[in-house]
Amino acid sequence: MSQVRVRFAPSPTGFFHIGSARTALFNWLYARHTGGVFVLRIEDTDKERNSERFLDVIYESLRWLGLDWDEGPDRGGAFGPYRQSERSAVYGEYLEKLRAAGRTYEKDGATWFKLIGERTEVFDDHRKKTVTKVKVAPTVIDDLIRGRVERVEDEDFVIVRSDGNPVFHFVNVVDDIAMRITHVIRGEDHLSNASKHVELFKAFGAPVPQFAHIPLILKQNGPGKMSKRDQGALVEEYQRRGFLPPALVNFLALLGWNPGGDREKMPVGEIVRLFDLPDVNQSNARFDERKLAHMNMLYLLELTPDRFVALARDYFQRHHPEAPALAADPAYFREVMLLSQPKIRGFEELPAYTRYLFSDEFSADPNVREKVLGKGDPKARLAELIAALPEIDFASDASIEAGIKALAARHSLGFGDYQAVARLAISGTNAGPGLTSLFRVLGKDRVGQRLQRFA
RNA sequence: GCCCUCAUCGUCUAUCGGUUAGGACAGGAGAUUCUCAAUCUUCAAAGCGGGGUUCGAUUCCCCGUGGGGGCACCA
Repeated sequence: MSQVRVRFAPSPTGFFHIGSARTALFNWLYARHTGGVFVLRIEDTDKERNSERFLDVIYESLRWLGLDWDEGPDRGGAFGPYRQSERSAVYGEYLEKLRAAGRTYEKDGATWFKLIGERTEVFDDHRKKTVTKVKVAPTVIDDLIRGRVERVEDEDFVIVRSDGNPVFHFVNVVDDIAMRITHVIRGEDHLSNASKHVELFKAFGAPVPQFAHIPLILKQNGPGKMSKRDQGALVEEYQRRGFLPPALVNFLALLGWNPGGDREKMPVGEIVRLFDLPDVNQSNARFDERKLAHMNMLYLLELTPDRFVALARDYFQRHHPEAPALAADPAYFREVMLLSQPKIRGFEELPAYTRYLFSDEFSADPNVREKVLGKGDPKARLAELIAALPEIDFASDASIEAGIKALAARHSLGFGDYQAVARLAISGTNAGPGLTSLFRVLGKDRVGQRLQRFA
């Protein structure tokens, strides 16, 4: 059997949709699984746009996700060029083939593809115009995911517009032929178009590739598929929010595919090994950001300390360049990040989660304040703690804990009686890393100042 | 309106005729703990409706209903 060749063919619109990302991912997975070739083809026939910059959006998103391509505009390959805007010679050549075969005609200045069969004029009341219907046998689309799909393509369609530009259906098929694409893996929204494409392949006398129409991703809330404007629709959003690419890839792979059994979190190599087209679901999937957040946390948890700290710094630099965290001593930054790693679900939580550790300017959360101060005699505990502070050994979490417990024991109380109010005083909140760790990292002086300030 | 397509917990899904219908996220309760998370235990939660086929249907077929997509000189 010949080598699998798949392609991902985005248009440079300036956005990289999450649905496109999954289509790219499934193509990439199939190529890597089969030892095939993953082609990146840019469908930029839509002229007057600054495609150069928009192209970068595509490159960057794919690279960020870790989806590398074997042939493409920047890498070359035996079947280039890989941008449709540079392929007009190829389209002219193929158009000529169709003309020679008598499968085209001109009407209203455009070139139409001619179906073969008996023709009748019919008034279409939905479109409110007279159309020419052609009596043709149903087109069969053999789909690796959907099975056998039949559809009647009974109207001629434009392949070259009156302005001379070929349309999507035409260039798409021509390029798939010219680039020797063996498997067309794309969204289900193209299933209805597939009959046009199959008819074109047949008219060219070219082998019809295997089709695999994958289910669509539906928006989180409300009806319809996810579109540009929806929350969480763009890959750059996840990038900006500091999601880990392997987590997003793992999550995306599971939207419409699973390896059977109860396996979910898998290294990408494992996904590559297990992925296959017939295992892809047929029903659309709703995007669930909460599950993605959970997946992200799992990946965050397993990062080595060095890696976590490096990525955290990178996140701050890219998205919060003014954050005081970046001005802090690197060793201190590291300490704080390592306290945070097991607590957060994503890097985007970091600035708020660690703010009080990098700045003395923070205010107590009113709700927390009310809650903490309303229980027992926190002010008394605070005073006791301040008084005892000099004798507490800040060498380690354990020594701090021992110190506070000794204090508590003297008053026949427990560690917990001091914890809440002390935390409120030094952080302004009731959530965060362990109190003893906070004490140690902040140091006795700053802890003392903050306790005094609050008292 | 026409055409294509899909249908299991709120969500993502397992099951390829016989299961107490399993897992994960989210939710509830509890345990642990210096808070919050994490973790562990636990609870609640599903076969869209109606017909067939079959000894037996979530699973196969048909109809309906509902969802999604497509019907351009957009891609």
